Amino acid sequence: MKINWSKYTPFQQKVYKAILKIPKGQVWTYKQVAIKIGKPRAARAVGHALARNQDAPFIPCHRVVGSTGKMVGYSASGGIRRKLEILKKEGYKIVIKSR
DNA sequence: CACATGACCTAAC
DNA sequence: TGTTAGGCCATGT
Repeated sequence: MKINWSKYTPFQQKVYKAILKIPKGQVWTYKQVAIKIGKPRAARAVGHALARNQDAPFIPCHRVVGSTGKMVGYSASGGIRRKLEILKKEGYKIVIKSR
């Protein structure tokens, strides 16, 4: 599977590559990813990059969660619901605090 | 170039 | 513990 990085901005490429480095069963926070790309304060930009990503099924964006380990959004099919299912399948136990 | 929006984060009430 | 306010960064119009 190859991705047309041409339709993505350099920043998006950086973010996606960083996410692709996330080990299976492990989840990172937007801030962690932002730090990984060299911009600890660009957590928002990271979220934006993921929101604009068109290769959701290939990009493990479901491994990116909020600072509290809670998922905040998911543009792919199913939304948060799908994200939870994928994470559960990956072996990551999700702790639902607010039911 | 300036304004407005968004899958965020932190602090304070 | 839950909600509100402010700040930061990149993208699109």
